[in-house]
Amino acid sequence: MAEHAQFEELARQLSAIGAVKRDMGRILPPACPSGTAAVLTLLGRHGDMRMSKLAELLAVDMSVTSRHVAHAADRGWIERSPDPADKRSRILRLTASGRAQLDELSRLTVDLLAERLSDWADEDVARLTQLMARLRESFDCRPAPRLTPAATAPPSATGTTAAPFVAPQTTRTPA
Amino acid sequence: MAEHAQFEELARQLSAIGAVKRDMGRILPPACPSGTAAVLTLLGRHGDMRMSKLAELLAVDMSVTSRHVAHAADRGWIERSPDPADKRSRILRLTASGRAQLDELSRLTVDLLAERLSDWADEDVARLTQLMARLRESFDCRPAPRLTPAATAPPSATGTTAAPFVAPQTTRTPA
DNA sequence: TATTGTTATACTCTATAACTATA
DNA sequence: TATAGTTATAGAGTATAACAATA
Repeated sequence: MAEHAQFEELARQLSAIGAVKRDMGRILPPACPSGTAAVLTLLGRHGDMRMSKLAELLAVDMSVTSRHVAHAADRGWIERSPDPADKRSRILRLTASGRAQLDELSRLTVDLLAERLSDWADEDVARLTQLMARLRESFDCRPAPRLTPAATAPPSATGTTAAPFVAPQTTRTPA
Repeated sequence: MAEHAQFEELARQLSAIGAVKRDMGRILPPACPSGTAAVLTLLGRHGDMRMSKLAELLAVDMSVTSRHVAHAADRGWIERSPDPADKRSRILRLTASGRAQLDELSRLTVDLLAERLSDWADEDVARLTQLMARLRESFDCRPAPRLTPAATAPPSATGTTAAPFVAPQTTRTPA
């Protein structure tokens, strides 16, 4: 467990990281703001999915997701087809045009990072990325405030060897 | 220099870190949103300063700074006194009430981080904080796109021994 | 009755531009 | 003429609540 001052400093850095995000946002095409870009990125990375799944990955309310998706669909980057299994749902899918837009986004952001981080060691980029991912995990998975009977009972061996303690329900969110 | 895929992943993490920031924002007092909290934090950390200096530390436009400061001043957390040296400027200063509010903010954020990051090693918290700080530095200091005559001429020795190459104008920003 | 998704409304943060008062 | 700061306006992101269609 870290000290008080360390957490204060981390909080400050979290607050200030917004400046970097704004810088990244400024290089995006006017028709594709950051919210839309995130939608395209996640669809490209995880493949077709429903609105609710995308909202979970984005870690925002579904109403927000709906607007970003509508924006992308209006521009022909996403196709919303009805889900045969559940007529309330819609399956989201990148179009060829959407894939092209995503490639362009990737080029822009990678170029910017490559320029700004030109003096960074490979290793440090990887470490920062990993630690940021872990930070998100630590925030998303809240360890169920109330104790369950199973949590106090001895580990009745389900076969997994790599789980030292109990792994509480995770309600994981982004990716 | 890192690879393409590594930069893509870092960009994704930067985009997704917003979820953590939103979580942090949700615990703030209704009267003190994140923008105001950042103002109080920087005044507490760096002491009295002018609007323009605060805007630089926040890395936002001064118009934005002005609104956050006005919000804090309206609540008695900040005092704006005229600068004797330049009547256009105003010196910002935390009041006792502002200090109390800042202490409360610190308590809230540190408690949240301590809970969420309870299983983090001290070392990892420090590493993440350092890398985020370095990321901001790498973004803020842009190495003057155009070459200056001085940059190509031999180092005509101004006395500094610790500057291996040219240190271009930095327009540094946050802190 | 519960869930999926959409839309309306409101709030926060930010940037640009116009304006004032000084320098 | 240029700079420090304020204010008005506009745009993006998000959350809550009300709503429609379906489970």
